[in-house]
Amino acid sequence: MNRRLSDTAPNLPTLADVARAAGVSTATVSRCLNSPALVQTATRDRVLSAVAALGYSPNFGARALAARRTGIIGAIIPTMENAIFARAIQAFQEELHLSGQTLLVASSSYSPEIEADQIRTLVARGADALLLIGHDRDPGIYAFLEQRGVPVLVSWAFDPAQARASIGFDNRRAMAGLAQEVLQLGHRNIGMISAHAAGNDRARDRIAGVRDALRDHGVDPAALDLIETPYSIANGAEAMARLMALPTPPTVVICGNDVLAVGALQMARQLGLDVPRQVSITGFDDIELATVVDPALTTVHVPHREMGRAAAQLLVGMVGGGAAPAPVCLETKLCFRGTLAAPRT
Amino acid sequence: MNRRLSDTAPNLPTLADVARAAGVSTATVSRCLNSPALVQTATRDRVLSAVAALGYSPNFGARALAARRTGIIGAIIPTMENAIFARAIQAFQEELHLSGQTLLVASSSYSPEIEADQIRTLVARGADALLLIGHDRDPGIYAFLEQRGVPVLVSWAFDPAQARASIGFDNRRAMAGLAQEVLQLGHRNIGMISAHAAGNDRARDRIAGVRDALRDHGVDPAALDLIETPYSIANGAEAMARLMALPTPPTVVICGNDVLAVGALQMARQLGLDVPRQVSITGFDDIELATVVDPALTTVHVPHREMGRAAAQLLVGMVGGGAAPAPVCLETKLCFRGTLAAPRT
DNA sequence: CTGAAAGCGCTAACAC
DNA sequence: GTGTTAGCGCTTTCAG
Repeated sequence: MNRRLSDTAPNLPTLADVARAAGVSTATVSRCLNSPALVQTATRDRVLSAVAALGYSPNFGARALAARRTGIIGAIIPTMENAIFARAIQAFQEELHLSGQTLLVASSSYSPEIEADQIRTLVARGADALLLIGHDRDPGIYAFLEQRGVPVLVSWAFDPAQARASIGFDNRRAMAGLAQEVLQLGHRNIGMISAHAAGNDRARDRIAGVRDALRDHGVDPAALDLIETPYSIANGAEAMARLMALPTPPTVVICGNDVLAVGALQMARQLGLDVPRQVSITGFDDIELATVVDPALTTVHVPHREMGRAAAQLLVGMVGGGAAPAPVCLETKLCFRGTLAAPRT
Repeated sequence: MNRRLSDTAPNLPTLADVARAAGVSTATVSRCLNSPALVQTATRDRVLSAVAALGYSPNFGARALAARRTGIIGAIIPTMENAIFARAIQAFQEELHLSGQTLLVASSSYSPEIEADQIRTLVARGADALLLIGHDRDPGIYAFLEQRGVPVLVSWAFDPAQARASIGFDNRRAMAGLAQEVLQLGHRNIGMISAHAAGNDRARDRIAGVRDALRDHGVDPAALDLIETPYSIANGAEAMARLMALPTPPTVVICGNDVLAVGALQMARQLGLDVPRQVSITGFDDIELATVVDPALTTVHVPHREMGRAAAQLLVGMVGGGAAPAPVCLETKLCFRGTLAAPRT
């Protein structure tokens, strides 16, 4: 009558049951499961048969409590709804799986408040370490994670000014490279559609990159027609309509990512504008969408899979108590496809 | 010297520390955190300030061990790389979050073995319940989950013959509806590109749906030109090329999902075939991709968000020890867009 | 190489 | 409404 398991809860075998069945101590069973090398083969076989016979598998809570780690790695991405983060997360997950870790993903819907909440949630759910997107967030969050001893890896951004562990690419330089090409083609009247720069260092850096290129070509960076809007195809289309309604519409629209660019492309078609003859459009990311549209999108290729895979390896190392690794900067690549051409003369 | 925390592990405040600081028992602190209503306001305030002052947050393992639940709900989807499951999973996650649960996602890469492995992993990571896609899997897996007392909800499929809890739609009837329209338009020479039917009840049902419609129209179901290939744009394109190389190429290609259809569309363009004049193409799912391509894809709309949201509610109810709910069948809807027309006469 | 035993931090009876 | 206390099931020192 000391039992307080509810009737529905199954009474699962415990380590002690296995130990009894195999005629060894619980310590030995534990060792068989966690560091088999430390146990004699004969004993091990006996224990493992007992495990199999009883259908035993370890209790997660007990293990987490005693071992002080869960094997869970958390990741918070802005959204799961489009492909921007999907490929990287998939690779991240596959790589984690190889190290016996499990991924716990949450999404923030691009909201700093939700993100902060999710970070606390993941830590409360036992995440041993966290993968985050971008550096920009309340310093209190970093303090919290440090206090809890949860290692963090920032991805999608490379900023040597930030000391913390990170793996990403230079958003600013990458976008500047693309903008250089645009200017080289002769465009001077340039529109840009970006995500909101506040709280989004990737977006901010990409805008800065475009302005860098303008400056290099003696164009006033302030002349950039910039519209900020949340990432979505519909918003890209809407922003495009606004740009093309300007007194002197741009001859090229540089988009902060491929999703916005596809929206812009859709709107151009709808407005009867020939791309790239009447207006050029560029994207950023090189997700699958970029090659599916017609004409295919000129964009910046980001090594998403590589980033995800490498992030997993770094993070696993950090959980092991390793020192924080130096920031890693991956290379991006310009992809010239059908949506960019010289302006009409 | 009894301490065995490593130097790197932070020494976090525990429930007992908070209790001491607030001058109450640990039970009271626990109540404040879990069922605040049971504690007097004054006491609660005192406790909560102590919590804040110490920066306390509960230890996950201990809580899971004592409470016998983790608040983690697992989901295993075939892939995160394309949008098929993204929208549903996003909605699922948002809804779980409202109930204070956290989503743990894994992907199986459409492999039954990996899926089985992931199921065991998620259970080992303390998942309180599981969301799976489709009914088809080794019965041993269901037995395992039952033994462990982990409730399962199957989604994406509706099969009254299966007793277990599920929420989905009738893949067979939905696809039959689309095929009826195709036949009505006069098509008789029909090609189909599907995922491998083995181990994939959704794919199998969709194929069966097409055959149902053929039979209804007095066409021999065996005459269907069927190619099975994994879901991807590239595979869709490749399959399309093979179909169009047939001695009598089909006048319409019915695809098992939008991803394959977009690939088929791309190949048609590449082959210089006018869609839908020379060949019609249809998809299934109605993901964003479907409206981005030109012409936009005729497809079957699946209420992904609704399914995700409802799945979360059902699953949360099941964790509470509720009885298994009856299978839920959602409605799909045909979307007629640009890729389907009558065959050339 | 194996066993004994001391916790890990929290929850939930149960008693007051 | 609050306190006492017995576990939850496992890991890991330490002794042998």
